[in-house]
Amino acid sequence: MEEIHLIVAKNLKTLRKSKKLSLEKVAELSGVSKTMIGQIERGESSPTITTIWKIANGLKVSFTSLLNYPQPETTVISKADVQMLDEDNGKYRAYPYFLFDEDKRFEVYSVEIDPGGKLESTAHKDGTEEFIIVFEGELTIDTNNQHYKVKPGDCIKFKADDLHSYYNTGKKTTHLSMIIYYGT
Amino acid sequence: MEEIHLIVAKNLKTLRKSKKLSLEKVAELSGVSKTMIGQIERGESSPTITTIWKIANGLKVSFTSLLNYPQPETTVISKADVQMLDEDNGKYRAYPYFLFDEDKRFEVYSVEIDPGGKLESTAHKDGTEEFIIVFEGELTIDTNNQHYKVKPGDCIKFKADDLHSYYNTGKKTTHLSMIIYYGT
DNA sequence: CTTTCGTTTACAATATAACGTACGAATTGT
DNA sequence: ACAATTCGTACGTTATATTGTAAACGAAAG
Repeated sequence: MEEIHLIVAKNLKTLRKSKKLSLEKVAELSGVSKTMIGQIERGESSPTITTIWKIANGLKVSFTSLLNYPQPETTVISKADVQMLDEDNGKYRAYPYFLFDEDKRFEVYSVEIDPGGKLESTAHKDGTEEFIIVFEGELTIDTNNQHYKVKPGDCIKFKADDLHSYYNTGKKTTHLSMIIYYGT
Repeated sequence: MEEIHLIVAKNLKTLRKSKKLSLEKVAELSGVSKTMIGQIERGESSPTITTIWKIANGLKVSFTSLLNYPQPETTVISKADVQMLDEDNGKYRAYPYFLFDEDKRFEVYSVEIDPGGKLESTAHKDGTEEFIIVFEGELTIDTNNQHYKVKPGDCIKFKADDLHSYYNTGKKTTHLSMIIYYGT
């Protein structure tokens, strides 16, 4: 495998060019010297993690994006085109947008829960985790013998290998995205 | 936010203790000196990425596991607690909720785009795909020399290995969830 | 062709990462 | 109880990261 500082070199150069910035501008945004940015991009130096951190923050990219970089085939899926899965007399509705794939090992749903609506979920296999972002309404999740309340704009991540439940205790329909990641 | 070298300090100490290894043993496995391992764990030094790479390989853990905050089983993350990444003079705002992990190979963002707002994204590496669900407002994506329009409740999946852009051509702020899956 | 400008690279100085050895404290074995 | 061993930290030295300034380079304009 290619040495880590050469990976960072390529990623930083590509990112800077794509944002149309000079070395000097990156130095200004990040607080790292222009000379140093140049050396990193040419693979002439192995920077410290603090330096990488400053650059990532200055360019407003995630830290790890300088270490890894990712490619498309495009599909628009209409809500009307997916088979809704409902529970609790239709008060809980899940739209499976991206189903399980052996490589990716996750599924993605859009979920709506009317006020008072609820779902009790079965325990998934060991290593399974769920990631939920609430866009509207509120969500209460019972897991690990605890209640977690998630407000609009916030998110929650938890291990889904135990019985767990979702509720809407508010007064508006909850809209959320749910990723179920199955372990390896 | 805590400094990156202090995050690495905690992660390394926790990992070494959990594997019941001495400083000397880690030095032997990784090729980094015992003194240096000690300094890193005490937060007395900001190691280079090459050093972190050697340690990760020596301990057979992913590189990013030493750099990310340790992940508790259940986490509610408030929008206010994540560092917003913005573009287009703040008209495009991304909230990184779940960042890259060597095992799961995906990141999850919540994104808001004001009317008229736009982002031109870099091309990612081969095998990278994006999954987007629009909850509110509308989204137009340019990729593969085509326009794709996504309405509220609908979603889109595409290969992200080319230059691509996101727009809001509507009259309300667009709210969406975005998953970036990096290939293996 | 010359000048100007923006950008990148070279160079020297300084700061700090990284190493090897020594030391003190704690643990283990006799 | 004492010696040997293990462990983590201190210290001095070397290697390299990082900075600031100067020089080189390429493109555009006159």
